[in-house]
Amino acid sequence: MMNTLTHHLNTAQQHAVCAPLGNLLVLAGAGSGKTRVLVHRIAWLMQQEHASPFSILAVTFTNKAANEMRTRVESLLGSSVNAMWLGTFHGLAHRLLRTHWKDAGLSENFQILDSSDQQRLVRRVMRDLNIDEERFPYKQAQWFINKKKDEGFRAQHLSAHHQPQEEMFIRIYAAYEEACAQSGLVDFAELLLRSYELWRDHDELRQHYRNRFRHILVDEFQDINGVQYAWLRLLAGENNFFTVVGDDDQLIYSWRGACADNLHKFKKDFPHVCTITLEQNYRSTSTILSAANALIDFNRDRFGKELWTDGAIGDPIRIYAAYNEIDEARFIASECLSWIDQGNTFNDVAVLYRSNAQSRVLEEALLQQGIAYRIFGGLRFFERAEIKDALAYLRLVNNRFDDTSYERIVNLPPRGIGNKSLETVRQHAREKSISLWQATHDVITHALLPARALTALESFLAMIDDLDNQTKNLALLESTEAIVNASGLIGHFQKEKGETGRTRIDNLRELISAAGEFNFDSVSPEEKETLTPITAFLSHATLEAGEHQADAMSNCVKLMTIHAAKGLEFPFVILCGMEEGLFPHQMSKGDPKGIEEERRLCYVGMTRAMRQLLLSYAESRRVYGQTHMASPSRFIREIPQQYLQEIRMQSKISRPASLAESSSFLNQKETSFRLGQYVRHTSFGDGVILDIEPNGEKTRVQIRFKTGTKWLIASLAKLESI
DNA sequence: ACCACCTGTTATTAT
DNA sequence: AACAGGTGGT
Repeated sequence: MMNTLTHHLNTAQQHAVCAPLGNLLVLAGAGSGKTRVLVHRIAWLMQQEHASPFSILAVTFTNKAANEMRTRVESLLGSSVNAMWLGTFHGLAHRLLRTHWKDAGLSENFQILDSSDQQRLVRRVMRDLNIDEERFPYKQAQWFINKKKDEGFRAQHLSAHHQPQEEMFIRIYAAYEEACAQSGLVDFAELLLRSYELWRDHDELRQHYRNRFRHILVDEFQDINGVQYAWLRLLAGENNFFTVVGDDDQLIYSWRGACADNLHKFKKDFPHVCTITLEQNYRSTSTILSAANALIDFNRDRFGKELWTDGAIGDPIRIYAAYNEIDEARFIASECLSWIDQGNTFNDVAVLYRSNAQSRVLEEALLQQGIAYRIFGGLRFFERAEIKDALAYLRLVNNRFDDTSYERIVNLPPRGIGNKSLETVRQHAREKSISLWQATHDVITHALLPARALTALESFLAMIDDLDNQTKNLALLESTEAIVNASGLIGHFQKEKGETGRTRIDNLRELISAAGEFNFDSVSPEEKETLTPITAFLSHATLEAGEHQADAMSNCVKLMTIHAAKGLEFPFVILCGMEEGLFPHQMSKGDPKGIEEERRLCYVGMTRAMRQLLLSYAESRRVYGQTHMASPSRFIREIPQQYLQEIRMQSKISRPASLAESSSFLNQKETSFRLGQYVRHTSFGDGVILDIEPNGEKTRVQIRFKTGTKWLIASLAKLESI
């Protein structure tokens, strides 16, 4: 069936958009019009199948993607679709829990913990349990808890199988759960797990939402984790129709529990799945696309999909070998300027990197050249310490049981409540199993501390209570302002020397105006019934930590991690830091699965580029304040030379002769070995190649055997391919 | 109790 | 290099 909605789509896209009601899996390669298909599918359902927006649930991963989808659907339909549930997994789970907080076993004004809040709390819990932090790093405990939650496990479900390490982590998990419950706190993973359990355990509720959401659409399906999958499955019934869109080659969140298997499982678990593959790429030049295809072909176990384009060949992918990271940044800045000279805009340029720490040097170079830029991700507005301090006041006023917020601000600014006093309060709270707030009251009534400390505690309690009374009937802007002013934070930061104090105060003022700008009206009518403006604002702050600043400035170069760039496209992409140990990251080396994920990440980065792609690496780089030498990323080597072009040194920096010699890796002879290849060694047995260091006759290969990982000289090792 | 200073640790990737 | 936590002086 053709109509105006679909006439500008290609055949495969049309099939996906107009597929009859049923379960639909769209395997959509990079740049093949994935979002377009989703948006049109929604419009199609409404126009042709007369689906009410009320019956549609559309899930994405990032707030950015959700906003874009809403905008595009609305412009396609020419009307607003407020009744449609469209958002991130976390956002929708949050909405669900606010509505059904009682059934979910939460307190009415529960607050959301971000990862640094969570870290503090895990730490506090561990201290309460007197756990040796040397043997059990709190970071690992936090990681353990989140991993288990992502898989759908509660502490009570877990057994350690006689492993002392595991046993301890389970104990911490259990204690952490208890602390969260007592303080009315919910972390990111908990949002998902809790809403899954809500539907699982309440038949009427599940049935209600099943009846309501007949059409469920999921973006980036390859990146969903165990709980998210289970959550979606609960909605699957006779009359529910799923459209899921994904690309196994773009799976980059397996460290968060995502698993390509979900794409396979979808076909098995959901009845009569119709699969459509989108392979025509509309984004990149054929050079960029062919290079990316060649790269991703190094991965095993792919669904197998070959993207093609009938677009222009375009320019070769350029490679710049920088002397160090400063040289690299300077070159990138000069590239931005010459891009402008060719009549383009800064807006077209994206500089992508593997880890946030790389942004600093880039920033300095761009600043020096006077190039407007914007960093996405990294430390975001609502994650700044001073903002979280102020928000902790708001949260405590809002919910006295929030121990995390209490701990944060009870003596900030210093008001004479020291560690000794606090320890008494903590211990009392622990013994009686009550919140720190209640414990403080007890400590005062029973006079368990010297008079001076009691007075300090008393005035702290009084201040919070007063603020509550004063702001009860005020609008969000006024109450935020009153709370920030009364907190004494501004005076505290004024004492801080240097520029930091000023910036912090500016940020606090910005927080007040953010509260003023926060549009409670944009909150869906359903949510308005269950949320107060202040709770809505606090949740917004945690769930969308500073997304709003993203679209603010338009004409500037964009800096972000490759993860953050997923789903976006830019005419000119610069992928920097293409070095072994950085990309692929050290943490992922040594595990073929890890390397494959890094390779997919590289694939995602490359396929963001429309017209121009530049790769750069530095031969030496400072890491933890120490200079390290690095060799170019294996991913550069995996791209066929025909698509590449090395850029000559332009910089005035004199480079050591030895480095100049070795820099032209493109001239190095290819070895006959491939990463991931399985080989047999006469004495070590069978193994898999993890790494290759090309060096002519002395080329070394790293191989993981059953007995361990070894570096061998390829020409001497007598390796047999198997 | 508070502040300044010192020391050891530490960074994938993100909702 | 940056930061958090601990130590010692006030």
